[in-house]
Amino acid sequence: MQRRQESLDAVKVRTLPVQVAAHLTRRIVSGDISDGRAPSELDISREFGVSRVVARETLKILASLDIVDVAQGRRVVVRPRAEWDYLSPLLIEWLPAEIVGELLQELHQMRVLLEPELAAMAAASVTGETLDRLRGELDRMAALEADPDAYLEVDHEFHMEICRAADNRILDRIMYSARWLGTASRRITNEAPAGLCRATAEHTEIYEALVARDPAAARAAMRRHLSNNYSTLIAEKGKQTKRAARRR
Amino acid sequence: MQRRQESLDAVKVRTLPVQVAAHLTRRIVSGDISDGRAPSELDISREFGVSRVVARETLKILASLDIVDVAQGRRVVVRPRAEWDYLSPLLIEWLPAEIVGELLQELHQMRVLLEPELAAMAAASVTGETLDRLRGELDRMAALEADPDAYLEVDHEFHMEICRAADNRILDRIMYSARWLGTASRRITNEAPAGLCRATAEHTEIYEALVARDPAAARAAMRRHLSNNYSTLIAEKGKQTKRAARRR
DNA sequence: GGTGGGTAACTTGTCCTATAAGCTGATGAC
DNA sequence: GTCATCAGCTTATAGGACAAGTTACCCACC
Repeated sequence: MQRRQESLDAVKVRTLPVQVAAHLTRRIVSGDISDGRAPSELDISREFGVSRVVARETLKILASLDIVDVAQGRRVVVRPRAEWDYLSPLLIEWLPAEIVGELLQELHQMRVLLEPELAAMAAASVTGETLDRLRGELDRMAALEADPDAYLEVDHEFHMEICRAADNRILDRIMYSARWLGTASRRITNEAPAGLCRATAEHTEIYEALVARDPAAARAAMRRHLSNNYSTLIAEKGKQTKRAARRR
Repeated sequence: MQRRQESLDAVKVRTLPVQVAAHLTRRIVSGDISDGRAPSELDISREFGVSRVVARETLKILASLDIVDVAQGRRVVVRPRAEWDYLSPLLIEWLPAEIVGELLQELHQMRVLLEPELAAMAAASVTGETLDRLRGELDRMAALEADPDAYLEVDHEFHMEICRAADNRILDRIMYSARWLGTASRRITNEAPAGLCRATAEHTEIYEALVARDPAAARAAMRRHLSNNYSTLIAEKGKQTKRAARRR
């Protein structure tokens, strides 16, 4: 499941309402639109030169992300940022790199809590079919180490496959909503993520623990993998910061 | 944060697109609408006697819940149920009781993984203000044991307060999306949840561990609380099933 | 007979113009 | 000072039109 072509979506031109929503969100984040003074349908329509239908759908999108509150008769109001839907890849895409960096760390914290247990649960009940698919993804990753974007996509699929084996729609959905991780970390580190080779080795360890149906080993392997992932991210961020500092 | 009046929302008449989306979702779940044969905007407009604007927003809602895929020029297609957004309270509300029952168990599993750690994190960094609010919620819960609906709302607020203390927007959002738990469990057990008195005692234990800033104790207290919660839910479900069986 | 291009039919995307329904705040009567 | 009323804003819904994209069929050509 969860196999939408994110790569295609990234290329495809978004619809007008999405573009306008992105623009407005950025303005809200930058402080350009003051709290509680969001534009109405007509305002949006006039300002962006779009029809009222488009303005309307724009507000619907912003409302669905809990960025604004919309109700008949009342003015649109901007909601506190703490309440926005940070699980939505759409919103993440519109946020500035610094906030995405923070969110990446918080996302990592969430994964550390969930994924080792998911791996353990999967080890207890994994099927041969799942193991076959995981094997295939391992091979594909090994072949894709030169293409980080494609690699990260298979990487995510590998983790999702394990999550699916735990047979829990809530957890599945949570992990699925973390699919912006790859794109976001590339946006932060701004270069090919290091250590893809090491990652493949770690994935293999997890896979072998699953083959052995050893929950404790799976949990430990996943924990190691996440911990290394995080160190790499932090290191990359550090390098980037240093480079930015040197440029100054 | 996350303080919308869910109780009011439940009373308020939903907009036309939401009503139509609920209807269509139920028909998809019941198998009335076969896979890959979802109605188009015009179909919806004709069948329900609504304008195309409403039909359009209906499809937008279904698409945002990952129930269908919508794209220009292509027919609307129903997505596999495993990919639907089960974190959305809206979708939960439209699903039949049996599926909600399953989801409740899966939600519980998620909470067991996250909440004890959240409590431990909170114990390490909790502020006096948060403790004051928790104290207030404890008092309110004690006073509301006769009104399960109001009680469950404060209950959720108590858990959210602890989650907030962990200062992680991703985890906060995940726990927030579990806000349908109260309503759903009432729908399943179909009566006043038992053991509200015991729940208050358990909440107090958690609170005291936070006051003592003792992560291990907080984790243990939360774990106990969740475990008891679950037993109650299962017991209630059992009673209900038995009653249904007796009626036959 | 198979291949290819082209077109017709259907879909969603966007625009325009109305009207209904709901909220807010100011005005004015009491 | 209090409360009802209403004007002026907002969103909700309706209907009709055209643009743009996709699919599938059909026909000409090889």
